Amino acid sequence: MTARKENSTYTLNEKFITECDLTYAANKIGGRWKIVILDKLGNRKLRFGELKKEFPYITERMLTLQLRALEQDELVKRTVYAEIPPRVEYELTPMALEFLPIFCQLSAWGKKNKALKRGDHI
Amino acid sequence: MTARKENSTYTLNEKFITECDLTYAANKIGGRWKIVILDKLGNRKLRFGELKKEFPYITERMLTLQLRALEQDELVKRTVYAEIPPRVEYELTPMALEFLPIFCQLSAWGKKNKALKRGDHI
DNA sequence: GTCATTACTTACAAATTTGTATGTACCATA
DNA sequence: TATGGTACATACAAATTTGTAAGTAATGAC
Repeated sequence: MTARKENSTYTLNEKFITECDLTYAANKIGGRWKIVILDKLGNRKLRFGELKKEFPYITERMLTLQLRALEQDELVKRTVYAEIPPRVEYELTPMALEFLPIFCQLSAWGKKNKALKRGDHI
Repeated sequence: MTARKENSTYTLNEKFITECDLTYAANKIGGRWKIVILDKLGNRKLRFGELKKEFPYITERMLTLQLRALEQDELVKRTVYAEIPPRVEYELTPMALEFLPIFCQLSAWGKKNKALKRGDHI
C-alpha cells in the first residue's frame, strides 16, 4: 500500500476499471489463485493447511497473501481458534457465495472449449 | 515467448491452472483489458480506433497486445481491409460469444456489491 | 513537398505479481 | 534439551504485466 503516482496512466486506468461493474467484479477474483481458492471453499470450511494441500505447488506466502486479500474484500471469513498448534478456518461470505454459479458457468465454458482445442490438432 | 525454466514453481502452477476448467476459462479473460474488450465487442464489430476511444487511457500498445492475444486464443477475429489509411475490424468469435452471458452475471454481481460497499460507510 | 490519417511496431522502463529462503511463536512429547 | 506441528511473517529476487516515447508505411489533400 505504498503511495503511487496519482494520475499516472496506470492509476487512471485502474480507476476506470474499478468504476465499471464488470471489471470491478473481475478484479475481485483476478490473479492466479483467488478464483480457485474461492471455488475450493465453495462447499466447506477449510483450514489453512487443508487449502494448501489442494494446490500442490502453491507457496505458503502466496496462499497467505491471497487469503488476506480475499478477507479484505469480504469474500472470505477467517476464524482463528486459540489452540496450540494454531488452527485457522476459512469460509466464504454470502457475497462470495453469489460467485459460485458464475464459476460453474466459467468452468463449463472451460471444459467445452478446452476439449475443442484438443480436437484442433488431430 | 522466450524460454522459461521448466519445472520452476511458476511453471508448475501455471500448468496446474491450465488443466483446471475453471482457471483455463478465467485465464482467457484475465488481465486488465481482455474482459472489457470482449464485452465492448459483444454487440458489434469495431475498428481499432473505435475500440481505443472506448477506453480513455488505454495505450495503443496495450490495445494491440490484448487484441493479438485474443486473436491467438480464437476469441476475436481480425479483418484487415486493404485501404489507405488502413482499416481493421475486430469482432467476437462464436467461442467468445458464449462468454457474454457470464459477463452479464459478473456485471450484475459487481453492480450489486459495489453498491453495498458504498453503503458501508454511511 | 508537407501534413494528416490509421493501425500499428519497437526499444526501453516502471510497476505489479509471484516465488525463494529462512525465521517465529506456542506448547506437547520424547 | 531437542523435535514436531501449525500458521504464518519477512527480506529478497525473479518473472510478468503495463506504460512511455518515438517511429513506420501508404496515400490523398493541401
